[in-house]
Amino acid sequence: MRLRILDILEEKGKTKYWLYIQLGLSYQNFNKIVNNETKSIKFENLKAICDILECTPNDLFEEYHNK
Amino acid sequence: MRLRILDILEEKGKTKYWLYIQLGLSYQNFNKIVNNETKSIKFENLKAICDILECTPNDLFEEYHNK
DNA sequence: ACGTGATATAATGTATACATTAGTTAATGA
DNA sequence: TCATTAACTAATGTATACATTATATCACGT
Repeated sequence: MRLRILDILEEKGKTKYWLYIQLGLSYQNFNKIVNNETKSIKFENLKAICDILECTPNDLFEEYHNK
Repeated sequence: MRLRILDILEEKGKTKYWLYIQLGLSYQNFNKIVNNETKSIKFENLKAICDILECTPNDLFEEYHNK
């Protein structure tokens, strides 16, 4: 379940740093999420990422983003 | 981010127990997920639930299931 | 020269998902 | 009577998300 965060950031012309500031997570853990080095995610963070990137969970997940 | 697992099970005429057996998680942790007592979820379990219930993450999450 | 955007790594601690083991209760069918 | 479906609870341990603190590098604008 790869997260397409970097792809979506690129589509929107925004930087990782921008999302990091918006989210308010520590950079360490933010970086792991964005670089797909995590095996799970808190619902509140998934929701926050969707809110900020103006998308839905399906858009974020590699295997569902075209469904 | 409430999970609509029980709603989807009811729509499909399946029991909690059926999903529990399909998933292979411990009943303790399965029950917490289904009863929305967890704050996060492993991607592999989210994927497995979607596979078994033949749905997408958006269908599972209360605030995205009509999007 | 200095602040800030942008990106990254390392160490340590806490919260929590999930596993394991061990029970309980009740309905149903062989 | 006994196995199976169906549902639930408690105790203990491990894996991992996330926080905190501390670094570092490089570009860019003032």
